[in-house]
Amino acid sequence: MAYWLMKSEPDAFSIDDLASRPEQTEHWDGVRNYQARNMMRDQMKMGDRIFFYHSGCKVPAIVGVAEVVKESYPDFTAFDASSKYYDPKSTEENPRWFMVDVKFVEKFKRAIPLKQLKTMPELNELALVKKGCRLSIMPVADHEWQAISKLNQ
DNA sequence: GCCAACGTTGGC
DNA sequence: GCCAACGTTGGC
Repeated sequence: MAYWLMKSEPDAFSIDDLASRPEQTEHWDGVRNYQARNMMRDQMKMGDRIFFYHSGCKVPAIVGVAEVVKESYPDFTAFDASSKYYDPKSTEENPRWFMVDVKFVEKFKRAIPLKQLKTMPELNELALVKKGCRLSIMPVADHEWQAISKLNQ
């Protein structure tokens, strides 16, 4: 089983939104970055665990955990001309963008702010804390997952 | 709201 | 295939 971190702007889609969805499950649409797409399409597997991260907000933070419940399939919002994620270069015959379904697992009692993550030597190699990291989906190493999970006790 | 960092686009 | 211009991300 692998570990991941996925960013979302809480104004657009927060962990509370995920928790209140039917089956507490939602498709992760709108990824329009090739690196992030490749990870979703090629590497994310059923049961993989995901840190849910809130970005672009007052206190950027890891706020909880989700899991992969459906492996990659075409992101249909790319086919929809009325969607803000519409991409005419992605077609049903030859889809360019993919998504997975994720299910709510838990919300942390206390969110773990980016500021705190940056102080942890165990996380020096985590892409999230590196300068200028704009990846919206990134792998999390086992030891990084454990170190962060410990803060939720 | 600012701005640095980065990805993408497109001219050459 | 290089690189300048541009758009976007995301922390602050």
